[in-house]
Amino acid sequence: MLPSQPNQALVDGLAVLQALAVSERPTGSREMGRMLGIEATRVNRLLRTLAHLGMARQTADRKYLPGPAMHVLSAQSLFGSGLVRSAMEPLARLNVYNLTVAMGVLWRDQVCYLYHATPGMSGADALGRVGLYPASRSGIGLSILASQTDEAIRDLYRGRPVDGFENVDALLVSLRETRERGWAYAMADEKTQTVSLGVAVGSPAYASVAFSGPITPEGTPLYVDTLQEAADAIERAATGGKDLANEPKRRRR
Amino acid sequence: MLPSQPNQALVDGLAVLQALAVSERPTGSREMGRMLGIEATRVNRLLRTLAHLGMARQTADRKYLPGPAMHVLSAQSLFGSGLVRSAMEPLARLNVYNLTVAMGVLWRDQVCYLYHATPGMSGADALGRVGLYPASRSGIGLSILASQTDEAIRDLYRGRPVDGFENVDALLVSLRETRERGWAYAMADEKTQTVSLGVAVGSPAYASVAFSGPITPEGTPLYVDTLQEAADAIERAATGGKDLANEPKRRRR
DNA sequence: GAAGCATGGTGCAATTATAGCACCAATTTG
DNA sequence: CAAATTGGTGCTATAATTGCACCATGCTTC
Repeated sequence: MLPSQPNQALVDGLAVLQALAVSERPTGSREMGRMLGIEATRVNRLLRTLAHLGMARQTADRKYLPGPAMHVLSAQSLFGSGLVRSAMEPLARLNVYNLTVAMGVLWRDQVCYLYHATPGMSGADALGRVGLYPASRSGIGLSILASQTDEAIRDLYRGRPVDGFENVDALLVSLRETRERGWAYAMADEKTQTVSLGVAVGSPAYASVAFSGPITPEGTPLYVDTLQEAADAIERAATGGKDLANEPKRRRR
Repeated sequence: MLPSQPNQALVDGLAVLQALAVSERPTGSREMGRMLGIEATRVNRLLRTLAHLGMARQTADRKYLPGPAMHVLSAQSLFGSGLVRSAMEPLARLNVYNLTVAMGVLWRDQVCYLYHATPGMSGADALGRVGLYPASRSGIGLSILASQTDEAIRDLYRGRPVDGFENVDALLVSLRETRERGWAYAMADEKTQTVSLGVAVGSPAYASVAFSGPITPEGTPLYVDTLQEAADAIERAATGGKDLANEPKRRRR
């Protein structure tokens, strides 16, 4: 996974881009440098490069904002790329159980929803209902986390609490069960007894589909089967029929 | 606009990222290198770096696809960032004239829609109806192009036809009028007499809002005023009250 | 199935682009 | 009006990148 010669400039540049994307207000180089732990001159040059590409633009006081090219990239990536496009149809077919249907990806220790349809909601409406949710409390999150190694999980949560679990070890136990079972179970809300069932898309997982609502143990097998079919359909459509290998064979000398 | 020390790695990396975003099927390093005119080894390392960041992922035959981090970035940028969020409310208020309401940004010589509401369509539905349209045939496109220099326009269209115009010079004449008038007029469809009126957001323009439909000369002033108000409102909300200067003063030694 | 070709990936040494200090010019704060 | 902070740039040591040559694998074509 780690490249032989990673391009640090690109790594930092994308970190700046991401920081820019989530910034609420115009941000200056030095401020962003402090946020990201990168030297200010470097940040300034990266920001200026991004501005030149249209990925950022500048206010009158020379601070930076996301630029038009960023919106183009986003729109193209989100709606033009395979995942969302090929997921729409399988996801729409899940809208038959009076449950919430969701698809999301993992971002750090959070789930980022790409599709989130409450019962009866149309597919078009379900797009763009974006939000972040702690991965450890979500069927989507747990099912994606389960495809990672214990070491990666420990790294991810090192130094911070695991929402919904006592500690990382408790999460790892749950992930081991998830791995064996092939699908994830999360109690999303104790009070309303809202349960979330997640099935990963792809292997290693890069996304996940889930039902959530007042799910009983009796209904679970049917729901899981349905989710699994949808996950397979999405994976097939998104990769153009070419499945991912479980572990792409590394080629080393 | 051109940085003193532009970061070429970031420029190429984002070119690769963009190419990846619009790729229909899994793409290999060499193929992408040929497409972008970048040496294959370099592309391979950029792709591997992107894969390490989760921006790309690999199929079993080691070709590359957009990765989960890309969808996160897109979702955050598109819905989390200022532009779309602050535009939703002003755009929804434009839905009173039985005309199509749109907002878009310029991408190369095309308009990329971020919002596209046919008469009566709800704001939520209007998001994500993304498509590309020749900039020279659209009120949005013309109004954004008008904020660029003649030289930039010539560069943009060098060696390719200008949709809807005889040649670049004819377009430049039209853009000069647009500049003086402060808003753009485009005959989007001769047969149905569909007209598109566009008003730029920001200065220099980074987006534009437009009405389109069977617009008569009598109605035009009212529509233009309404668009201008919306554009101002979006600009104010997106920049957090801090307006962009018409020309950010360059500071050179 | 051998031969040819194309592909993803890596090692290595030359070199080139970058890092960051010191500094400038604005702008804001006290 | 001084002090502090910020965006931005020049300059050079230096560290990161480039791209050739090459390997291993997979896919056609004989």
